[in-house]
Amino acid sequence: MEIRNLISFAHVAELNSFTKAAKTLGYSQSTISFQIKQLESELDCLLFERINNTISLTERGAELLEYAHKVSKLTDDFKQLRKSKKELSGHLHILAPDSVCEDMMLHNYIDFNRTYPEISLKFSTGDTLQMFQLLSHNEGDIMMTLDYHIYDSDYVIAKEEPIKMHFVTGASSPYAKSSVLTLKEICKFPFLLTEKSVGYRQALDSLLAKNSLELHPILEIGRTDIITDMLEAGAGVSFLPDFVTQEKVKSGQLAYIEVKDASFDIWKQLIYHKNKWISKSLEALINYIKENEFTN
Amino acid sequence: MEIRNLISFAHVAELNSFTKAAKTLGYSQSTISFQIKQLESELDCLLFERINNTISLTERGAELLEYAHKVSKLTDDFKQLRKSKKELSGHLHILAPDSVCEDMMLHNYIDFNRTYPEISLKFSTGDTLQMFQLLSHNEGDIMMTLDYHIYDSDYVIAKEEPIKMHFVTGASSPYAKSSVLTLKEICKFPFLLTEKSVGYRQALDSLLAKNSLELHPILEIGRTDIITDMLEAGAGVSFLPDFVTQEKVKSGQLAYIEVKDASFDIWKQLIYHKNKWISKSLEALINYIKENEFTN
DNA sequence: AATTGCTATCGAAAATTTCGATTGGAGAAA
DNA sequence: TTTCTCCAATCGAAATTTTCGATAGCAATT
Repeated sequence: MEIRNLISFAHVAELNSFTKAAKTLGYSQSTISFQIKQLESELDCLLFERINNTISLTERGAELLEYAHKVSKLTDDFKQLRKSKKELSGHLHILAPDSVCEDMMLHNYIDFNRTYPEISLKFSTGDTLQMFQLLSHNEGDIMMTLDYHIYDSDYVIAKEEPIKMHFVTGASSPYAKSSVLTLKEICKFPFLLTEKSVGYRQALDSLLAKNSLELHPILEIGRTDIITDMLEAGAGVSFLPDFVTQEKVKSGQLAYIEVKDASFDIWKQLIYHKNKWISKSLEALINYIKENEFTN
Repeated sequence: MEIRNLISFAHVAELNSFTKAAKTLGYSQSTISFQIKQLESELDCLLFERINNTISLTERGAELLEYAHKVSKLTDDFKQLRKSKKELSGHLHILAPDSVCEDMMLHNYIDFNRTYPEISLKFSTGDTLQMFQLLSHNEGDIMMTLDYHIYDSDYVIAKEEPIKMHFVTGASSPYAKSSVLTLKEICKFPFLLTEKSVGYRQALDSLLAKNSLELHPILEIGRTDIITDMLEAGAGVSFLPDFVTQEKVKSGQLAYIEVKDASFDIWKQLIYHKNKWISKSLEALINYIKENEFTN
């Protein structure tokens, strides 16, 4: 049963005229005739008696009319809802490494929430592989990575930038005074690092492996805020992305350690699946992240 | 928007699978694909995200799902209603001359009402022309006539029988003693008659006119019960159909007057419009009248 | 007698709906 | 690894449907 036909039927019943209903609805009269006939054959009953050029609703017609009115109202309501529906609302699910989540929480979350109070956010963390797994099953709307440079034609890179990685230590720690070091030298230092699954940790490990070096961290923990706190307290050295340490370096609590021959190709990327339906809300979030989580 | 499509959509959303929904609903999978695509294009939005061979409802889809559920429920209810609806109920409108109405009220109405308590009846009276007018505008479901023999290809004669007309008077009135009379003789008698618009009154008038006779009633009134009461009281003579006087003649309150050369072609007919939708109720009424208002 | 207003109907054009077969991708099993 | 299964998309063909304009037939009105 076509909703269109029900609406036509309701109009016909209302106006008691095929012709008037046709004019109202912008159909030809023969179409209305056809539509009613169609309903009659679907329901196997007569909806209107046609006697003497005038029509009158049968009992069956009256029954259908009630239903048609209800469906019609429901349809109007639905259309209304679709129009009036706040575009910027709903739930969005962000996948990001711990450190990026921290950063977003600290710097952007409250402002985003103030700007889009109807959009609720959910964060899931994990290493790049885990997050990719989630993203590929549509468990998560967008993903931020901090890892090697990703390209996959099934995914859209909304934004990306290279990340500066630094060896870093507490400003007052003994390691802060050292001049330019070599990779081999720094390997001996007591390291506080993220787990091996984290992208830039892997990059560090593989660079060392290439030089036949190895490193023995005294602490492995995902929470970069804890690492920086401990560095500040003089606990050792670490290897962290720019944006994690930036502030504390600026304010003199942490200090970079220069290391010769240590170059890393680490990228921050904002990624979503190419089949993802970009709602207005998701679009807003993507733009927000593009503007606030990247340096330009 | 096809209700069919909404129902398919609801199933797909429920089962989270095009293929399963197709199997459940007896469509091919490509049809479901097509139906969903169709809805998406009608609503100009994505209802499901297709990522990695699995689908997941978008927000727009969730909105539509609510609507689809409501429509689906409404449709089920309607179908249910149609099935369970008492067939023998409703309102029927009978057109009949005063005297027939009287007769039906007296003899059949209570029984009919007991047999079909859900069917309510409405009676309208009038002369044959007026009733035809009403019937031709579908103001009235069936018509009983007591008149010349009617045939019209736009109408269905459900049943008919010739009616015996009698000159009649009170049993104790002086007119009762007369032997066989001529038309000319009876014309002098004080007549109590129905109005000129009543079919058999017209038949009488035209028969007299043919014989260049005229008649001067002392009373003209539609209510045949009043006429018979007055005849009984000895008020004069009348010309009435068999079924009106039958009882009182049998019980000796009225008596027939034989009149030479007085033959009348009067019929009782049950008529409805050929385009009339015969509901179960109307069918029941027609059958009831056929059985109870006709002599066989 | 002509005009108007109503619905039904016909034929043609356009559109839609449905299906089966096939493709291409993902995941599980061997 | 390869193979097998399952999933949705897509294509082309066939069938069906939808729509319209033109026209007819009928009743009421002018």
